[in-house]
Amino acid sequence: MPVYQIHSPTSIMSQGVVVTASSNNLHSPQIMAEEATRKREIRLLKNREAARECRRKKKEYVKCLENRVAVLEKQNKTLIEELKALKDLYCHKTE
DNA sequence: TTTCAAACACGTCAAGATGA
DNA sequence: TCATCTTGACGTGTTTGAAA
Repeated sequence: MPVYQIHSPTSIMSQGVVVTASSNNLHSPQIMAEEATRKREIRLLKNREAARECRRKKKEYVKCLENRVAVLEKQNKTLIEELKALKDLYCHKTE
């Protein structure tokens, strides 16, 4: 009979079964399948969190760009006004 | 109030980038 | 070279706002 030891999980990542089976059962098809399933679940969980973080960063980046656009548009408007004022001043001087 | 399209959020997969 | 991370693409479910 295989001897399994189930450790209480310390985190969501370490969820699963820790196997301390005797060496002739370490590579049994069932153990291998369980290990593969566990690895897949961990990978999916990590990727789920990575995708969330990636989206959060992308949203933040887009917000930064939008802020920058707003600032530059304001600057552009101010410069256009300034140029207009200078042109007016120049025209009146040459009259 | 109901219907429906558009926008949004999420989970998954796959491919490329990166570090050990 | 391998394991892990990052991110674009896709499919699916949910939310939202306008039109009937």
